[in-house]
Amino acid sequence: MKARVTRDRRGRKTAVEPCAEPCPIERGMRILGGKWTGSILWHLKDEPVRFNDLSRLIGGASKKMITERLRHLEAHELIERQVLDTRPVGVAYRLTPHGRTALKCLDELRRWSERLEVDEAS
Amino acid sequence: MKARVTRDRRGRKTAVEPCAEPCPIERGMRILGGKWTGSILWHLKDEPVRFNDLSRLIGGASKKMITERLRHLEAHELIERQVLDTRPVGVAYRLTPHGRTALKCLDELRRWSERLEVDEAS
DNA sequence: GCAACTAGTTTACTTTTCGTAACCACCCTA
DNA sequence: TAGGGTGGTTACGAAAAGTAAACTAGTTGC
Repeated sequence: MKARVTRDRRGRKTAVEPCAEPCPIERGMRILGGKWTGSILWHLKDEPVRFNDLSRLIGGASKKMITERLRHLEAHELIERQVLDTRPVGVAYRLTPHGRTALKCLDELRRWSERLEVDEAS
Repeated sequence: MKARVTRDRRGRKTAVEPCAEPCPIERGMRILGGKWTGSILWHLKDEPVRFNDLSRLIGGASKKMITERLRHLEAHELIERQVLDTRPVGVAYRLTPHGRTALKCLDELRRWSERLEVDEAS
């Protein structure tokens, strides 16, 4: 990002290379930043999780939200939907290799966030 | 996070330690995840920036949004507002030490996001 | 047959967010 | 005295996001 502010020949201020719309941080946030989105991704980090289990684990998010976020993550190829050969039929969601690359920033965020509470407590 | 799903003595499924409302990732997102929020923070990483300059740099965000986000970040003590002794009076915003700790996750997010484009281009 | 499971979808709302555009008050320079 | 600068505030409204709760449709065990 070389964005900066300069003056043109008439002495008027203008931005050089402004963040045209979404700079990388903004774009990233729009993928991972929706409500519950990061949380869902994080719950899949160790193993595939079933729809209803996700729903139970993430107290506060409605099934509708879970569905919506899963579709969103699927669209971005961060997770995969797999139908299980069980009766009754089950569905599990798991990270794709690509989705796994997002865990690093989520983990960084988790650490940052957890340190907040410790600091506040003291 | 030890959240998991088990069965109780009647065989009914229940979540153990579900993410009661906001797990750390969720909480972090609610601080840094608003539209333009991360972007603004990132623009302050090298030096204090003035209000109107921020507004110019972040094309697409209105002054109203900039104000709103700045107040939000200030409330969380991630940035500081300082009135400059200039005529006409100026105002600059700068990171607090605490705000500086958030740069790490933002940088991680930026990297992740930038790699996306490279991958997509190929 | 009843209850609980599977994975969702649908409805009907409320709330929040975001954007536009105008406006304020004051300062400085040409 | 006009135009540009400073740093915002305000009102209005559209659109998006989020919620709870009911409902589908099929399966399984008691």
